[in-house]
Amino acid sequence: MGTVRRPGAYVCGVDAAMDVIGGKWKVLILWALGQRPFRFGELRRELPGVTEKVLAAQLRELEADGIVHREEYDEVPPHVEYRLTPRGVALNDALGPLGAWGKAHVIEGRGASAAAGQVGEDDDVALVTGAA
Amino acid sequence: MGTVRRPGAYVCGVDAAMDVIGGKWKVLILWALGQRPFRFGELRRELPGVTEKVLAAQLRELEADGIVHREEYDEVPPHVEYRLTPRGVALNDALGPLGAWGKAHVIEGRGASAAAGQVGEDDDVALVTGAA
DNA sequence: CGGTATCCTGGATGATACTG
DNA sequence: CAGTATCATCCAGGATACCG
Repeated sequence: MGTVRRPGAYVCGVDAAMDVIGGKWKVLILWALGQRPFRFGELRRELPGVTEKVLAAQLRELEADGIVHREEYDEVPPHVEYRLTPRGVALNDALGPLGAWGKAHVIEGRGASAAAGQVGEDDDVALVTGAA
Repeated sequence: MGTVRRPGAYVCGVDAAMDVIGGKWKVLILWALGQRPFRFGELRRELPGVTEKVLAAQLRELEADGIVHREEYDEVPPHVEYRLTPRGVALNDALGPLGAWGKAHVIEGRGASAAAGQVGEDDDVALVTGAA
């Protein structure tokens, strides 16, 4: 098996959560939708490198897991919007501390002290914009 | 690419953290070592299904990421102990909310709710609109 | 006991083309 | 615009055997 998915037999909550966010692009999708709703094409542009097929697949899974809601507007140029469900918002919130940890210990503090306590959590929306 | 590892180019802290805990057995290893130090064989028995090769690989990665500490006692028969570093403890703590979420929303609160795209089960609160 | 060394597989991911 | 359909690829993870 390539990846994490472990149907059913969860050992703990983290294990179960990993099954939901384990896709390669899922946390980025979560992150983006945490800012605001996105249309399919917007989201695609927001995640440089993802293909339509994969983005659609990940969105379907997140939808099936009750994390994102897909709203289809019946308009002439098709219009679909994705947004977080309450459950998705809760998940995003639950990821806050993990994000803070990653920012402090992986991105910035390769050698920084493992100081406990709070790390400034500033949601500066900087999805891949510049580089990439 | 097969899985998540995305060297260097992290978009956010969660993304970076996923790189550290993305292995199939890593969160379980974290979970176990969160209780107490383990010897290699003990750990192996603690994670039914893992092979020596994979367990060793995941432990080496966690060690390289500064999450676990490997202590080798110069004895006969060989004796090695793995334990969390302070950074590993911090990571484990940061995973707390995620574990709670997974337990509540995936393990317990699911049923078919997750499937079929049904969303309104949590509450009828309007899906998150705007952002920020 | 605590690992390495090889070989192999499966499925997530990627590229490309096509459609309502 | 928002996808689906196919086919190709890559590599984490698994099986097995052997070593200090």
